[in-house]
Amino acid sequence: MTEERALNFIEEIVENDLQTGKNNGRVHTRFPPEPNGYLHIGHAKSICLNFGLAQRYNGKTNLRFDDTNPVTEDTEYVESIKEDVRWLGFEWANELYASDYFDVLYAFALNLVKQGLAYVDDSTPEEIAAQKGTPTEPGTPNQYRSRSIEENVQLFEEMKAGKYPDGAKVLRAKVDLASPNMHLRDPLMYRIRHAHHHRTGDKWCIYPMYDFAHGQSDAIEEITHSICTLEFIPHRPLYEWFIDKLEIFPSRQYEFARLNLTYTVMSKRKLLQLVNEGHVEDWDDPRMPTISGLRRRGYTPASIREFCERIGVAKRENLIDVGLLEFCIREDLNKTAWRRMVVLDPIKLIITNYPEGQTETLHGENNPEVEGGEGGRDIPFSNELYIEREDFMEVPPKKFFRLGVGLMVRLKHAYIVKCESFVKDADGNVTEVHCTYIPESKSGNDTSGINVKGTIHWVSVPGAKTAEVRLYDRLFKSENPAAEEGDFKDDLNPNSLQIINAFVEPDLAEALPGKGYQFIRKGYFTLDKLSTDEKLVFNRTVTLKDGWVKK
RNA sequence: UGUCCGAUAGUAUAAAGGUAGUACGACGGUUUUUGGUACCGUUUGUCUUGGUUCGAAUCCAGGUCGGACAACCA
Repeated sequence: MTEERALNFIEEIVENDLQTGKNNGRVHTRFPPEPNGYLHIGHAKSICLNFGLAQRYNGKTNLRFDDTNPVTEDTEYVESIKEDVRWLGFEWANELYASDYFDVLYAFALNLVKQGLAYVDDSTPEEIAAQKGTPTEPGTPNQYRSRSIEENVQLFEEMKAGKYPDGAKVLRAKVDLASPNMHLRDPLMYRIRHAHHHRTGDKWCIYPMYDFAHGQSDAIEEITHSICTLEFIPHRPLYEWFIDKLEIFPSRQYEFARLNLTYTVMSKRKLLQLVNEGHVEDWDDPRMPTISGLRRRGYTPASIREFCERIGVAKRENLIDVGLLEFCIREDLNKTAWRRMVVLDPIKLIITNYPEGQTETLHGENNPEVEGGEGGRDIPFSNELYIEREDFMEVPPKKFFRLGVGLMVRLKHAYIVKCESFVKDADGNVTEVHCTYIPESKSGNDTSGINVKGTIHWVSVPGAKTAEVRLYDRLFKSENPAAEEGDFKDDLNPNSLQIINAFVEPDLAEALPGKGYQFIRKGYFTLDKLSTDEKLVFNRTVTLKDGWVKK
């Protein structure tokens, strides 16, 4: 059951269509990526919108690859896109390709040529651009615009037959060279490209442009609501012009504002640059805003869907605080992640009154958020432990609820200890903290009557395992790197990745791939794909919210 | 000096002429064997100038600001 929420403007349109009986009450959307890159969180917004609409109104959603440009596209991307959509939790009604429609599209084009609404133009790209005029000046027709229908039919057939080299000719719609909308100034429909297509092979040497493929594909599939981003608004009159002249199914286009996130970039071009120039490991680098990156980082599908739900859908430009995404993953993982103890930056804690060589096995629940704790695990304990360096201070300030000489804390799942002294090395760094423990304060049956403010995590030196832990920070230094002057890469955060070695409790050797773990007091982590039995590697998904501010 | 889209707390997003609300954030508190979680509280907003109206975030007009559009990309 979804929570009560105000409708967004697209849902209002759909409900209105449903009420007026449009499309016989049918709702059919599509998610139409071009297979030339990996999906990112911005696509997730579109996926949640399109699939969510169909779910809500009992409709269907097609997955359609907009593969009309053979030189940039590849099956590698097709596969990753399918994987990502499925991972997000959606199932498409049909897997379709614009390239499946090349024959129909060609027939549509011939139809327009025969109506005198399209013509073959021999001009160079530069000439065409010049003849289009400017936003304030109308375009000017050239001699090709008045070619006869017969000549156009023959030329277009010859284009298809491969008689001309790349760039020699294009097919253009004859709309209005004086339109204030630049997209109506005789837009290109087909260009010549003697290139191998990942699906149609070498069958074609002419390929339709976006404007003569997308809307037509929508019509062929009888898409009722074709949802795209704001930059396509000027294309809509052309979208409708083709539907009108071709007398095909009247799909309608609606536009919403794309997602922007603070401290990252969202354009495929920029993400590709980060990969190609080695600023990140790959498309699935955990710092990337790609779906595969977020997955590797430890984000769950539910958290991303929740995020998309919370950001809403509107037409105004936006820049969402990445803190909201972090809130969503914390909210999810808090309920599902198993708690474990890991020391990231160790110093030793010696319990002077606990017999050297003695060990005992303590118990810790897996998840305190769930009734019964979801079971638990054994934790070895001894007189020699690792604790976090930041949990001890030589000169503790007021309200420092951790260790300092004379202060007491509880060791999570274990005993209360009192700090008696500490040891420094030659450089003045603290290396050991010496404590005494209170035997009757054992977790679970504490009869000591002592209350302490702080509880800290620890790992027993005997039994401790090591792991590589990768700590991530924002990829860019400024909130909106795309808006910065100059090269956006100058804004890259040089400290976005920190790799450390940590001591982890032994149970973590059994960590499951894909599962979220909370390293108590430190954050949420998950096994990286590079992790092996010999060498554990964890990614930090997100830190815990930290209410402690040093004065 | 064109056409189109937009403007509500710090960030997002509601209110369809009738109480400006919600979430995240921030701040404060309660609980707590995670300075987490949970719970409670506080905080800040309708771009501007006019008009219509008993009443305007909402309708109208002008202005301001932001964005998109002149790829053989999508």
